[in-house]
Amino acid sequence: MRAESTFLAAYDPAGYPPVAVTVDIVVLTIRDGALHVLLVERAEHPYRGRSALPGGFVRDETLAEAARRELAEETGLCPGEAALARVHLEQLRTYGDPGRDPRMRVMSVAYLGFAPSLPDPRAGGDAATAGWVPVDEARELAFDHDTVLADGLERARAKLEYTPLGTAFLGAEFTIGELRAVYAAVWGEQLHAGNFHRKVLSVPGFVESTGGTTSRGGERGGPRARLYRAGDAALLHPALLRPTREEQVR
Amino acid sequence: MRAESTFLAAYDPAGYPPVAVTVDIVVLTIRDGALHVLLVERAEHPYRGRSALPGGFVRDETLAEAARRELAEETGLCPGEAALARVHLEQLRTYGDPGRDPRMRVMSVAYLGFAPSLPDPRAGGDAATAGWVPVDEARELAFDHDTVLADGLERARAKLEYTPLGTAFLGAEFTIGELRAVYAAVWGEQLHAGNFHRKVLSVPGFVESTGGTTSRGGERGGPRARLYRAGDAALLHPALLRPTREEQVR
DNA sequence: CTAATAGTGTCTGTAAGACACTATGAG
DNA sequence: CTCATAGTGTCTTACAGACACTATTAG
Repeated sequence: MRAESTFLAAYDPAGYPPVAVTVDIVVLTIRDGALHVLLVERAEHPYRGRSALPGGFVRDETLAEAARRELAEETGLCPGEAALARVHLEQLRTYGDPGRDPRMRVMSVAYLGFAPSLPDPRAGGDAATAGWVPVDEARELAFDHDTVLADGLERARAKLEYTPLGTAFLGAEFTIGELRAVYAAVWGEQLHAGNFHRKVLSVPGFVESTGGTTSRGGERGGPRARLYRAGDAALLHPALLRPTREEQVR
Repeated sequence: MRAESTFLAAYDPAGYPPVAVTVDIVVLTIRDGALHVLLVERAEHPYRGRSALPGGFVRDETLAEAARRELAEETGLCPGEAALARVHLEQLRTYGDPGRDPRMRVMSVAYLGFAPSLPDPRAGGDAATAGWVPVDEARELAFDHDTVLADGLERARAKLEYTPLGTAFLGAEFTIGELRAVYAAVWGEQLHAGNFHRKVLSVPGFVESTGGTTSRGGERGGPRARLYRAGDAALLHPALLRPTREEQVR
């Protein structure tokens, strides 16, 4: 019976090989219309010099707290900073295969984050070599982080379909055009401006009007756009489905 | 920089408080038209005598292997058995808040399983007190297992919408009516037989005909039903959405 | 026979996508 | 002026759900 071995092991942790628990975070943001991910460069072996997802050991805190603390450290943002609080963080998945870290058994609880535009992270914290990298260029990462990033990207693409979390990439006020740029960057496809506009406004609770408009038109002309903020919906109904992919069958 | 502390900790695990890693599994099945979950009774403190999700410590194996091994042990099915291989298992989420186990820091990687009808688990294994319990009656579980079960149920309900995994609750061959009963049990709602039938057949790759029919009609009459097996679709397109809930806004 | 179920036909409302069109404002 | 963008109108097609109906078989 499980309970028995649980009891024994609890008082004899040395009876099991040691396990370390870390959090690694896939933080995404939009820069220059392209999806970027926060990466750090490893200074020590293994994988010295390779890029990796930021992360670290879990202390006496919840997993979510550990993820947010790591995010603050790696971005150099102060824990009290408003920009940090606006980052959406959710648990992605846990990676714990033996051998994924050559030193010992390491369980990594991965978190996925959606961040509005943040400054370059060089300023503070202990992330001497952290930086935002376009996701297309984030390859050959340390450990199994290629897989973690791929899982995070797929989750992010799916989340935009049925939740309003696309707004987490933007400031408190935004235009429909900016929101469309988020979808285009995450999905990697252009979206029809007119249809997207009507669809977003037709989903109850997705966005609500602030009443204001941008102070001037777009860079290359056009009328001023109305401003919106995130609505109170937790889920989008109906959902904004990605342009049909036929690859659902294998 | 993270890499540095990672390096140090890796060679001094004693420098961190010990952490135990377990897998807990939420295995669901349909019995008598109702959704059931596999529970065990705890023989030792803490939570002695309370029901709990089956689970145990992770050994030198992948997390998925640990989950399948625990499932085999708790159900008393032999590892090579066909019924066991047909159980769909996927990672659900990791629970690791300090204090969730009063003895020490325990990270529990929860898995979610969809099982066809299995025999009562008393026969073998070390699960002396394991059994299938209707999910409505599974309350006040040990540790944070109420939350884990709730998360598993919500994931299961969502999975039936956009994946063909409802077929994992059935045998190799099944009727559309049996598949509808699965959806009704998991979603807790009656579904219109005619519309469900047409919809299932209209989704490419959801089910494929075997050409056969049941040997006799239903218990209370009716024609023989055609038999189907699971198709090759990994995702349902279009999805089978749950009857509209208005609670998506909060 | 009756009752229950399998499976089909048909209609209606909603939504997605294509496309056209007007209005606005930067350069 | 030119041109890009914001935002709206409209048409077609697809699908969800309601409902009606026929066919089949247990009891």
